[in-house]
Amino acid sequence: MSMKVEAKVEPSHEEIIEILDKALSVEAIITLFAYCRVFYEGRAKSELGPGDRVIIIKPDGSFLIHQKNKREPVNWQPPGSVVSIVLEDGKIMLRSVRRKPKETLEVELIKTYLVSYFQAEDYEELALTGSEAEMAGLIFENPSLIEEGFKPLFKEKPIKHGIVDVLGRDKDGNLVVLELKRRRADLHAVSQLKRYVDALREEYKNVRGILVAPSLTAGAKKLLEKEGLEFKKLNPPKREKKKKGKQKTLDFLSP
Amino acid sequence: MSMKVEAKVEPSHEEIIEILDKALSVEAIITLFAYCRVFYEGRAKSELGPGDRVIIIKPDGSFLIHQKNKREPVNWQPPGSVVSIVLEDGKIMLRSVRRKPKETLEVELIKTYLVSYFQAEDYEELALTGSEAEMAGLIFENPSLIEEGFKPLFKEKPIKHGIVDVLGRDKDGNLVVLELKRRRADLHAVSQLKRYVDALREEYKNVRGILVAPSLTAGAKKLLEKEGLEFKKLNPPKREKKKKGKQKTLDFLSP
DNA sequence: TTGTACATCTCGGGT
DNA sequence: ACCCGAGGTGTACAA
Repeated sequence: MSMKVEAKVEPSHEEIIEILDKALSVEAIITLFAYCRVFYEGRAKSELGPGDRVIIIKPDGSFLIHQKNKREPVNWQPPGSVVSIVLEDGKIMLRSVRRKPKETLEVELIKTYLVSYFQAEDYEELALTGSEAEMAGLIFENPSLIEEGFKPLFKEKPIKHGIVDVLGRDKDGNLVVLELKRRRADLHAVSQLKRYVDALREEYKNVRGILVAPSLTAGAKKLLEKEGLEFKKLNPPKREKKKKGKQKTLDFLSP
Repeated sequence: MSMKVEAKVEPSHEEIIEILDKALSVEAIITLFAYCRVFYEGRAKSELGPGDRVIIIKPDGSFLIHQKNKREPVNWQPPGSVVSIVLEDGKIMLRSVRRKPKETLEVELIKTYLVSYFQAEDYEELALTGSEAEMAGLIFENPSLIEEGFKPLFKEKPIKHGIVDVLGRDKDGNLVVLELKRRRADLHAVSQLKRYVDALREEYKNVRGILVAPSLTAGAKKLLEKEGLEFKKLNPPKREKKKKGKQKTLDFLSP
């Protein structure tokens, strides 16, 4: 018999295994509260001594271990990893393996305070506005936001050494490279723009580079000026967005 | 009376509020399984239609909303945010506010399947090895890994337009800039190195730039060669690391 | 699979 | 507070 949600406080070893097996078989999200140790080896290598953590295992293989602070998990495994429950010396270990790159995460459950699962149904996707892509859209709709006579020609245009956000021409026919940033632009952003401008100047003459962002860091401003590049202030737009959701019913097939 | 863990499946409105209040007052980690809607506005703006999600609220104000896939939360609030429980038209809303930048996250709990909390105690910190900082350490211990006669002088050295990973001299007395990457280096890494080399060449002559990494992307190799910069293959070392943990007992004060 | 760049990036360290 | 760069970054998208 299948339940959408199950939770057991202070479960026995047998209950832990039974509930985890059940959760894995029905592709539920698993949540554990546990005193545990964690070992990781792969791109790097880490060890985390015993402590209380929240463990989440998602049906796509994502594996998260959260301490009581910070937004980021202290250890994790990305989607596509394969989890297994291992019994070793009467201890329960959770092991998650990823291929390519080869990475292993092991959690030694010393004491489990709660084991729970949730057969989540979710057909909605996030509708987000205020991205860099929307800045580009805005500029194509209203090129004079950059300057009078600006004509955008390409979006996400691959060139010699990278991909230019927006490529266009100014009223004098100069080639113009725009590098867009949705937030305050830093040295990285200037270097990026410089790389594109340099690459294009090898093939064309009269190439201008404009960094388009809400603001600039002090260092970015200095470097931008030294390199003879320009800055145009522009905020990412917050638009009304249609919500995206996967089709749950098949009503588009109805008569 | 205080419990370390509490969990209630299919809680009533009153139970939800009671348990959440309790959890907040004892600084526990809260976990909810809920069918909910989510609204966010701040640096960007987003909306997420109804669906089943796992919600985590940490004592430092971190707020995570996870769908059943992906490592990343679909919505979140960083540490330092302030959460409150709001009753609106008999609906329970969770609201989290961050100042600077001003950001608001709102979760409308349509149906709550589970509410739980965990008074987590954790004095351990992650001990990780294989970082870029350890590559730098390795090079200072064994400079010939770069080349015969190389002498490292500075680590994390601030220069005109940025901070150089390692600055040194080669056997001929040339200034050498190292840019270290713990993983395959890309165009971005080359741009970074180029920026440092350019800045130093304004003040010194005979400046070499070496990108030190396990490998290079095709594009990075091309750009590196075009710019007359060099590459040295080096993997980040995986060392034995002492585990870090905050002192729980005060035994260092003992006789 | 690899390459490229964004991200409500987060996080830590320095000034 | 701002600035700067690393990260086991993750994620999407294109070639």
